[in-house]
Amino acid sequence: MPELPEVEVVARTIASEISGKVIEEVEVFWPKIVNYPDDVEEFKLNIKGQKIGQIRRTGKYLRIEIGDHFELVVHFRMTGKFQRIVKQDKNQKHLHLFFHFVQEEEGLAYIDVRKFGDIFLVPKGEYIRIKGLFHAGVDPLSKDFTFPIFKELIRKKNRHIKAILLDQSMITGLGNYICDEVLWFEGKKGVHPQRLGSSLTDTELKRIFQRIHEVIQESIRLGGNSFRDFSYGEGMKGDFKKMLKMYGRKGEPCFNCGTEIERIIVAGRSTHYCPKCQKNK
DNA sequence: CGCGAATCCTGTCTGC
DNA sequence: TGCAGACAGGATTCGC
Repeated sequence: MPELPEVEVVARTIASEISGKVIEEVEVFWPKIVNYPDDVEEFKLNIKGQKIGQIRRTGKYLRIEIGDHFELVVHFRMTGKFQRIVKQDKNQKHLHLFFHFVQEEEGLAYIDVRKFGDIFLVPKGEYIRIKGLFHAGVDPLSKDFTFPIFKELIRKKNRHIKAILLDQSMITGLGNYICDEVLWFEGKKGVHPQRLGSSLTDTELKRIFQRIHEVIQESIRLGGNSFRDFSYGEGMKGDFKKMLKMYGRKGEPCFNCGTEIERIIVAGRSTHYCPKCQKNK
């Protein structure tokens, strides 16, 4: 599931690969992926013949400049990804959009097994139609993500810390695996995912804040190493999996104390924690 | 304000 | 072995 680091890797990768290319046309095979505009023909028409500009990321959203006036905004949700494929492979499974480039055999494919992804074409910088982006909180890689702001956000909430971290209108980009990872600290007592934000100490908040940076940087580094076979938006393989200390390790020993990791549901999401290191006081 | 449930999808896992 | 049903999961919407 693409979270901030995966989308960041995709942004960096396709920036070097498709920036400056001219889109001859875009084919849409599953119109529901196109969230805005409502009219898919309008979507196609506004993209046709346009040049790809800068590629950026906000939270889990990928933003691609299209010509002088538009921006293509992509959210991969669970299983969405971009892949460079040649026109001949267009009939492959789960392909929902295909961008043709002028005088090139290889295009850009949007592939999404579960079809949860969303693609928007909006006037540059106008995000009112994209609720999650319009209401996006602070991005962990922006200079606005400081400890005082983080502390303020968490402390004023009487909600489970995991629910706060997952709330994209507070901090944007953290998903399920990152949240489980940042509440566990190497060699120290961690934070139970159901602790209330208002109950956390300065020390605990500082450690979570630091872990957010650590986990994101490490994920980007590993994602950056593994996009060779070009599965944009997929980071759950190889070295990446070895990095995970908690996520998906139900019943396996905690790396601090050897206690079996438990799996519970918090904020409606599967949540992994160590019952000994991360006590719910 | 905050929580739980339903929604959208399909590959994979579980149980008989 | 094969099939049916349960399940996962990001974000939004709705009801309490």
